[in-house]
Amino acid sequence: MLQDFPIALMPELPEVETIARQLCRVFAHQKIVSVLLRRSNLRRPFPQQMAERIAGNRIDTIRRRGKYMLASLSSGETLIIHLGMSGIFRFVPSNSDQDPTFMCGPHDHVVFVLENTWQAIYRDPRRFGLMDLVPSAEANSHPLIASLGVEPFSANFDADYLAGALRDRQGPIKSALLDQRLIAGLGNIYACESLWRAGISPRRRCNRIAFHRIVRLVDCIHAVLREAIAAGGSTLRDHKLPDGARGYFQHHFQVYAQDGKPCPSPKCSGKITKIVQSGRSSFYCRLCQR
DNA sequence: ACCACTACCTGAAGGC
DNA sequence: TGCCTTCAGGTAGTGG
Repeated sequence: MLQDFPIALMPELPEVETIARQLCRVFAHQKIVSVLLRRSNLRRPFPQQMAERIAGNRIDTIRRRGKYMLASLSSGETLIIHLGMSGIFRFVPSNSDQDPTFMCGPHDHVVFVLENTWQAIYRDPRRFGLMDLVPSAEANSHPLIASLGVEPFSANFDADYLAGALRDRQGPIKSALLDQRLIAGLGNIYACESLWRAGISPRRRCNRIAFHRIVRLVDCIHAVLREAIAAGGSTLRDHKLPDGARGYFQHHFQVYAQDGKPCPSPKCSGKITKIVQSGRSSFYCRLCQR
């Protein structure tokens, strides 16, 4: 049972979007009967008093902002959730006769017991995830949220915006794409994939990219994210129950973690190379990414 | 202001 | 078989 749900995933925008939709399906308009904490902190403190403020409320909506999920509660407060590296929710049937933590493993930190016979268990082995509870009116000004840059699918994210953001930066484009203050939601995987599609080297200095290539990059970021969300969405449609048992996000990455393999571009004879930038792996083709 | 590096954390994978 | 090292990565903090 425990091995039936995905453990390893790296939640970037498409994954968080998919999980938010999935959570919304199960949580929406359900009363949260109780919240059980199995430890008092994730990346940040998760005090018992916060669990008690969540319990007894309905979740009205769950929206995504960058890699964060914002669940608005009927109490007028909003639960901010970040999945970090390894955060995942799974749903198990709730049995009122037994201890709600019966199904929990060693890294299952938070259990949301719902009115509708399900419980949502938050698991996060590496504990890079976090949750915080704030008045809904203050959610957008929460320090974690307020510092986020534009949403990739908002009208504000276009070539003019990106060109303006890159103009004053000397560092490599790859690091800029990971900067959540510029664009909210891109992570290492989709940054690599977007740059490959756009034919731009991850090492290229931000202020040395011609405008027409920035136009292309914006298009590629849109396409990569849209396809990834569609892949997650199709997984969602296959689910009869939101138990997470089916494979998640089975993407075929073109470059991410493909070092040593031939460049997938039919016109290119290069191979995928791995380099380290700002302490993070980048995968790219030296021949067709310039 | 910008940029790079490191700590945080644990499981998986590879080396010997 | 088993121990050890390395690596993965989002974010915050530090120091150049």
